[in-house]
Amino acid sequence: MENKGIADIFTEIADILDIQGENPFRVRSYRNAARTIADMSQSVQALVKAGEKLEEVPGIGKSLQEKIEEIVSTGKCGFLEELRGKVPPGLTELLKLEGLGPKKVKLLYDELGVDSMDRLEKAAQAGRLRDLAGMGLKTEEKVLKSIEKYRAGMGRFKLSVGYTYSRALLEYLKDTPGVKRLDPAGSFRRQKETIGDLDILAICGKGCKVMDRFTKYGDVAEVISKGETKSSVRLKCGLQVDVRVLEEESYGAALHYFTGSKAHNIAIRDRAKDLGLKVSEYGVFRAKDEKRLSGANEEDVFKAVGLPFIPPELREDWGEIQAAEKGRLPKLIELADICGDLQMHTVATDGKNSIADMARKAKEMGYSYIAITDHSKAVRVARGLDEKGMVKQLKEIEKVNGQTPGVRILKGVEVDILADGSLDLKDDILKECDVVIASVHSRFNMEEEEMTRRIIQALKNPNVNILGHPTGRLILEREAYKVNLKEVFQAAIDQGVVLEINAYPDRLDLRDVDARMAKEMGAKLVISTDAHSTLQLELMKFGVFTARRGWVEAKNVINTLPLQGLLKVLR
DNA sequence: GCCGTTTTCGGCCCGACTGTTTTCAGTCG
Repeated sequence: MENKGIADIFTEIADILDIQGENPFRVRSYRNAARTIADMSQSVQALVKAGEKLEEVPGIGKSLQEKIEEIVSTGKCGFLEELRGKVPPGLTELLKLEGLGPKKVKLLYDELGVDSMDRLEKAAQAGRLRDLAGMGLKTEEKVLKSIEKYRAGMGRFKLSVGYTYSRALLEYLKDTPGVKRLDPAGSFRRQKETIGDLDILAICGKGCKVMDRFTKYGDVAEVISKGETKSSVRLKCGLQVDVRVLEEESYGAALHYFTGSKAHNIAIRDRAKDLGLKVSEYGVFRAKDEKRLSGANEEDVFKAVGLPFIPPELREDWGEIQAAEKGRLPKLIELADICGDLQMHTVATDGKNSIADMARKAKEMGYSYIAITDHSKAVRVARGLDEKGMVKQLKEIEKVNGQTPGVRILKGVEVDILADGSLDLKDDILKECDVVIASVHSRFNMEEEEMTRRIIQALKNPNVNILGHPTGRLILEREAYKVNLKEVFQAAIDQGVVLEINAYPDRLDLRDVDARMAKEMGAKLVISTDAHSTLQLELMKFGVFTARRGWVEAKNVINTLPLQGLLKVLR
């Protein structure tokens, strides 16, 4: 079973226990474990089968370890089966509705026999919710709205989508008289690959009408709540946006708090407690007499708990607090470290611009090199190049090279890894290239072993420099193919092949956690945009964000090297 | 259910908003 499957089992257990009114901390243990497992780069199943103890993973103790072993060996969890016998199957789904939690779901079931989304809808339409204790007309309306929204399937949004909406909204809010400062927080500030909502923090002068202006924003579909310090709206695209107004003296504490992650915050507060402090979004206080110690700056919050500043991208409780404590935080890579881009496509296949256009744009961006890497023939939809087309393409690159002084255009190709692990172009043409990226674009549904063998076979070709988008996933659209990344990474290290972090916002592949594992194993990385137009060369930042979330430093990434150093690495 | 260089028991982050109440429980982040 995949990590996701194990995580889903624990989430369902948590949901049922929650509805049953179990100890909330017990419920949280299951939820924490589900999240931890879903976020892990390595396959839990493989770890267990290799006899490794998961009890060392924070949040997984004896009981959960046993359940994981049971799930891995039998594919089932006896405890969950038992719980399912006690609660109708449709109940946990109701928890997904906005505004409905375990207490209300239980009440609805006990009093009205509501055990599914459809029955809840009928009960609400029949006006039977309003007579229940603690519910009224508004609850009824809200439930109906929530069902509608749930069915419309509004979920998470790609980070790049968040960028578009946040930029426009911040521009709009900035013009409100009295607004002194605005900052996005939340998963957006942590540069997570997807965001669930957008959090914006503000400092305002007296009488500032920022909430009025916010809730009247033209793109607002619905005002969810409106208060003096907190308001929420849903935009027409479905994205929820929260604005919070804060005092200057507590702004740093709030920025820290609302940046999260939740797990990071809990760990920080826990640490504060041990030091006799209390950390809230309003500041750092001495526990015994509530005396304010700091809060205006984020740095001071960390300082108060004895830590250096931790960059937002690292705040996931993935070991950053322990690393900070020991002074071992990584010196994260920055966009300015990038010297060139090693994957892009041109009009020769499915790109929109010419080689010369790409080179000019690269110069504008301050790069000293690019690699032109059009598709090989197996990618029919892109009109991929065969050997003959490649000869022509390489000549064209040579011709254009030198026309943009300061930017060296490297000869490259993104060659397909065929089903048997062989490459889509003959070795004598690959030999002519400076950069050969090998990628999988077909037959995604292989079994893990076969896919792992296929990719490793390709890496053994001495002409291959880079493994392109190593997992093939498309965010929110297509799962990664099944592959043992640890084995692939080791093969890449052995063969001197560089692993790509594809910066294209739909891919971000390797993922953050995978990039971290690769780095820790000692692999070399490259961050490339996979641009299909000049404009898309600017997507590099999303790859850098992903690398940062994976604890990656400039020295781990080959396209931070100047041209000569890069050529040496490429051999 | 997890966790521990003050603890193997007794803790476990904390505050805003809503809707229903008339002081608060539930939900959310």
